[in-house]
Amino acid sequence: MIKFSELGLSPKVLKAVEAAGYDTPTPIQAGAIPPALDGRDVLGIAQTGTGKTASFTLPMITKLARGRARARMPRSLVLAPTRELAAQVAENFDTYAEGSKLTKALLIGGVSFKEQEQLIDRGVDVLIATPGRLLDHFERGKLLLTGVQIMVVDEADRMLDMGFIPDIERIFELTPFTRQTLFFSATMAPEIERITNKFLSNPEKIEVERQNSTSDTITQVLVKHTPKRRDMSAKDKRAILRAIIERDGDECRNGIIFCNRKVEVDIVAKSMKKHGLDAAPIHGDLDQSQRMRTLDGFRDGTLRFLVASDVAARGLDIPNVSHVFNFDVPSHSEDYVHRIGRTGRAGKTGIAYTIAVPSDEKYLDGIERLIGKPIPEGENPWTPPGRKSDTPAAEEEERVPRKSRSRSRSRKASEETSEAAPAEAEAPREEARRDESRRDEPRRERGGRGRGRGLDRGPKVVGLGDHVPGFIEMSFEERREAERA
DNA sequence: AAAAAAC
Repeated sequence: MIKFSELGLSPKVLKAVEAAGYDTPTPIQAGAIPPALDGRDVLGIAQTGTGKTASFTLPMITKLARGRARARMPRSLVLAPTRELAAQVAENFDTYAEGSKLTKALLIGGVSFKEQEQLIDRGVDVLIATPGRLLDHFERGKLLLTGVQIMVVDEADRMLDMGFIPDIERIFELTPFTRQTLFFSATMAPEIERITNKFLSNPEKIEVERQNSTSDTITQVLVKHTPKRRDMSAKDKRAILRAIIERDGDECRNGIIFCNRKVEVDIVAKSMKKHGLDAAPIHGDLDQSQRMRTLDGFRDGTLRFLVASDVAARGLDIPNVSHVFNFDVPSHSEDYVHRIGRTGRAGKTGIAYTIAVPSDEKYLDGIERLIGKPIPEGENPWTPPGRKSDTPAAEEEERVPRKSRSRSRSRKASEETSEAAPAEAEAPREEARRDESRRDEPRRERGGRGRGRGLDRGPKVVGLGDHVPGFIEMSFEERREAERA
């Protein structure tokens, strides 16, 4: 088997790699490092978690050891789609450029320009950036890209998804055509193909095993739930989430909970905290310093649960995540692979729960088609409370009596009416709305709640009311049939 | 349908 020492890296870099505890390169590293050191363009088709980052940082550090940066003219450039990924690449340079006197600057949005400008002014060997902030600096005339010898595009397919391709093209045009280009993408979409044909010259193509399959170190579990009413699914899912966490006990050392929407991330994080779980949200609407703090806390173990949007789905390297929860089934099936790939890393084992309601069925189909196997169904540890709960004030909505989830499929809507909604009936969407409206209000919780009830609740429920349309009541199988029809 | 990224 090939060793790092055989790839042609400088002794200093090798020492740093060794110090980090590595001696055998991953396939993408073994494939990309030698041609990169030779000055060739590299086209790497690889997912995150394949050791991709080191496959460009190590040869870059080796090559940049000679020469010195001039003011405002970085010698190399790394572009990443999200701020966190850019920061992670920067950390990677710190790890492996130890003792190499390499200067770098991280140009990402959400933080002040000033510090970034000062670094650029002094001259940097490596510039690591998200496209928006990079162009912003450029437009302010603070930055020249004509000295770029090596340019890296990381996660190009995600850049495509995020609409960054025009920016990337523009940045390419600002750098000298004599530059060396290292280009990484998980897939070769037509648009990606076009870009690589245009900007890479005779690249060495390295393709590592496509990871649309999921790692064996991850145990996948599907937890299905059919809510009594569709508008209760979010609340039910929060209860299911807590029940799983409680059941798994110490085995659930920590976890990432993925939601599809930012508001849901906030709601779930808040609800978990309310129930005494150590959780914090991360998504793109939170300010950057908070995002960093939260992520750092989760990395160093001071935060147990990270509630995240897909900003944290890809690429983030957090070792030792024991649990991943798909609070929402991702609608893009690739995201499923990325999300659960946050656990079971570096040979460790992990468990990935996916909580699904009947309307997720079509997405589940897509996911199972992609990963080529069904997600094994596990037991739903949560039983809807049938009596008054003994937790005061905690989640009052859950004290509502519920009928059993087993029911006959031919039940009529009229029968529902008598049974479903007693006087203290459910206020649908209540919690979400409260969280939303309170965001900017200093109002005390009690006051807000009381007001909400006065308006929205009453002996008679507004809107759907007691009537539940038949399709909402359908089970997974029934639903599947209905959709086929 | 949403998330991410520039002020």
